[in-house]
Amino acid sequence: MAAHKTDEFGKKEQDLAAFAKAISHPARIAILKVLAQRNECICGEIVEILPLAQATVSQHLKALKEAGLINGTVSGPKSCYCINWEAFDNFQSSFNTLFDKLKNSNQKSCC
Amino acid sequence: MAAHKTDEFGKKEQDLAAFAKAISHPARIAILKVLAQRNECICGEIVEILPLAQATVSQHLKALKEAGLINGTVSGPKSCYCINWEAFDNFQSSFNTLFDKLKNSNQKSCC
DNA sequence: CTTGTTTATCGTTTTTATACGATAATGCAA
DNA sequence: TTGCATTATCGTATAAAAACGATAAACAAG
Repeated sequence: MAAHKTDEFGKKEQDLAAFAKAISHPARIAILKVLAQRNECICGEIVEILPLAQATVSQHLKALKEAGLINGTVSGPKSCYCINWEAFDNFQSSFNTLFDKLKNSNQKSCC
Repeated sequence: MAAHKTDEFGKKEQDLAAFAKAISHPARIAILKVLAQRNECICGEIVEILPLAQATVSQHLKALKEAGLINGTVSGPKSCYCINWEAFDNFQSSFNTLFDKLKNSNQKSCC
């Protein structure tokens, strides 16, 4: 009975929802904070900081990468991640566009 | 094997993640748009608009209500929903605070 | 070449989300 | 009171997310 009927919504709604889902887990927010602090992109240091197993952290990194929020390259045996600032700005402005559009109405809470 | 270890992260991360999760589904974004357009709070009209069953829409409305993004009151046999603008502003500023804090670093993408 | 380090992926388990039909509950109208 | 419309909840099924151990792959160093 087909869970997930997301196809039947507009592309904007889908993109925004996907973005939101990418940051809908505290671990992924924490990862973004770490990556933003240390501009020299980190890899296994994230595993040290987060209270999660290495495999789990790798999974979250993959999710963030697939959402386009971070870049990742392999450098030798290590992996180097960093924030994709361009996508990040798009992300933020998409959110604010949505919020502002919603607020264009008269903002009368009837209940 | 305990899925969900969210307790081990900071409260801010958790709150933000919860907010993001609330809008991480296109149906819920669509609901917010409908509610913002029609300031006279709607109820079953949302069911007409969305390509989802009544029970599913009710579930999404419940999720948005529990996240604090909308208010809901029963008026007779019908239910009246509308956006909680105060919570919505908090939501938006939380997001922008996070984004701006992240962008305080030098924004050098190393990979 | 072998060893050790680092990280991604696989397989699995548990939990949560999504979706819907059916039903219950609520109150309006006749 | 009886019926009708509206909506929330229950039960259930399927899919996705979250977490981890184990393993494989890639490479540096010896």
